[in-house]
Amino acid sequence: MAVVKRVLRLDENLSGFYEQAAGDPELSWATSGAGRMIRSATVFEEVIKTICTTNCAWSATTRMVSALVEHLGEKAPGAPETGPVGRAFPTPEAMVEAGEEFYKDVVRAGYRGRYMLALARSVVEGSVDLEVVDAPREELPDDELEKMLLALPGLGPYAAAHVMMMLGRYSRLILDSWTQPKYARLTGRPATEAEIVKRFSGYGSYAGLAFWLYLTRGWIEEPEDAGDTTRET
DNA sequence: CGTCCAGGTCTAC
DNA sequence: GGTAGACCTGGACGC
Repeated sequence: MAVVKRVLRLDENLSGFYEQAAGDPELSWATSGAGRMIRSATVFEEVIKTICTTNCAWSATTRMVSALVEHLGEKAPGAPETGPVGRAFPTPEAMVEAGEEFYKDVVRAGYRGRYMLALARSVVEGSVDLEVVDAPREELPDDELEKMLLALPGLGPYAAAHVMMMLGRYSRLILDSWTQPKYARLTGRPATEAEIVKRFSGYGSYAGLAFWLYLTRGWIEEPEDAGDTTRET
């Protein structure tokens, strides 16, 4: 039950965001209940998955994550013998046990394999406690949290913003090669990073969530856009 | 078949 | 502190 609550964000209170969105003609639609984004069971899983999104196509992300789950994840009773279905995301211990060749030859993670292994090792040996970053803002301010994430191997500004979103810290905008062109297409003209940040600055600690919902509004009416598997010309 | 690049990051200036 | 170059991979694209 705890995992389900976490994954579905059942405890999250977005009323503060909705109050602001209600006054924004382009986001008022979201007040009917959007924004409760599904997330992973642990911070470790969130970070590894995020590393798998960097500098590659989405198809590569799903391939890498599926390989990790299929080969290293614990199988649920009754789950198929092969394939990622019915398996949990691997523990840090299992990921350390796998060794370098697994990331190179099976996951085909390229240079990312080094980051994943380093992170898993740090967690196992105890030099890094990832789950402590899932602390309330009063204990761990956004700036401090961001610094901790940026210190992890393979995590830069994009990945830190992404993980923070998953942690319910919506202050950062996820700016990458998908979100910026997507924003430009929706508004009908190119925009600099600074202009985008300014557009959502009024949302304060919810700026990142507002930006994301603005970008993904079409996913509700046009779910086929969710994958963006082909280049939009 | 070669080049480019996709939901970036790291290192070396 | 800001910025080129390298970096795994595989699918898309031009020739």
